[in-house]
Amino acid sequence: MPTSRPPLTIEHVLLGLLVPAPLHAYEIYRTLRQQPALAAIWHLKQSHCYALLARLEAEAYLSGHTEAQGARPPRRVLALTPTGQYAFAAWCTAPVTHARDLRQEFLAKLYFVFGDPSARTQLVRAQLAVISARIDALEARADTLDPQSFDHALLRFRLGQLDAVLAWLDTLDARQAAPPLRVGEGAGGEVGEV
Amino acid sequence: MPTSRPPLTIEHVLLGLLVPAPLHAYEIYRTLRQQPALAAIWHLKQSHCYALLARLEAEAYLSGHTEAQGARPPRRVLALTPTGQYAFAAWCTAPVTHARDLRQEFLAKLYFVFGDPSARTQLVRAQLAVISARIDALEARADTLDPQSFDHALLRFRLGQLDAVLAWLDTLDARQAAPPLRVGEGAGGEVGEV
DNA sequence: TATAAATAGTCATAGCGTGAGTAATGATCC
DNA sequence: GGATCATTACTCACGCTATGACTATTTATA
Repeated sequence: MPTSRPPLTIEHVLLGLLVPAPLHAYEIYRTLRQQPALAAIWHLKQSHCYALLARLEAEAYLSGHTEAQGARPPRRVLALTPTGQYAFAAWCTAPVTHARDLRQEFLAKLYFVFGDPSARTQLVRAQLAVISARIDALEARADTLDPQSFDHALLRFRLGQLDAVLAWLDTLDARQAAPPLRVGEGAGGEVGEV
Repeated sequence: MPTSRPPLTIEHVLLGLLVPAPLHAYEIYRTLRQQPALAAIWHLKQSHCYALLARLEAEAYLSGHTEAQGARPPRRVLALTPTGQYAFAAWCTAPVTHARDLRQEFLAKLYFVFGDPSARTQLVRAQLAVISARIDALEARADTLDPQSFDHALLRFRLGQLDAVLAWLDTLDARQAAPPLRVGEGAGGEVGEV
């Protein structure tokens, strides 16, 4: 058992790319560069990509076998192990707990569940709940601060960012298909259970 | 001349703490932990702090001299060199060019100019201009994408974040003291020159 | 009186990420 | 048709960052 180390976001992305089918390392690297959505979130150097994949294999999230192919250098085909599958599935459905992780980590999670309505809704709602709680906490603290202070400005910055995320998440929620939800708008039943 | 290396944000923060007066290393570290605003932006380990200060001294941003004090270990008092002063001043007035740097780097800049109305207004307006331009660019790109695609959702996330920053920056701008500014609202003269 | 916290700093090292290199094949260009 | 460039596919050495652990005295605190 290697030293327990929480796998990073990028490593989960690499796992995610192997969910549909095993790929060889270079193919993973290429996908990462060419998929516009992924490339827009990360810029991973080739050597780094290889190093991460090697580590994931050493830690038994991946299993690989070398595939000879004539004159060219043999390539290493990588596949998810059950451990890897489980780790990815768990990561994919868990909301991020810190606001700073929204920009890369949450977007990466969303990328993988985007086409799956049920997984997507689950992720989005879980994240909504986390953000809402955070907003409440920050708002409570804002009242205790001098409105002219830097601390207050800092808090307002964070609240502004979180409010924007909240609104955006709402548009991703399946509920958006229903009539627009506003607090206190009676029609539609109990929508506030989150 | 040491190998040219763009100094990091944290290093500029360390420089900024030395602007009012020279301090010894431990005092800098303590300030960083105790000032709520700074502690809210960074968590810097002690050994890391010392390493950064040593490097800043080696690179001639700081000059230090050892100060003996009886039984206790002597302490290293650090002061800005002209190079350090210049580097900090330049950093302080320049807006950040990437959205990901708003959360830490821009807030750090703002922290240092917050009490100086002229420097603050200058920084805020410069940042406003950068953000506005970025929003325009993203909005142009949004039209070319399928509204149901992940790429579009990603873009909307970023636009939402940037819009929130824009609104927040507006409240920090000195103009906010004047009657609320809206495009086309004649009173108040030429406010739209940014 | 024991014990925790603050003062003030050093040092070794793991390991992350980068840059550079290798080497063959297919594409492009004048 | 020769030169040159991009693509495929991967390896390796290395710098340097950040962490954890350690030292040692003085002042609060229980």
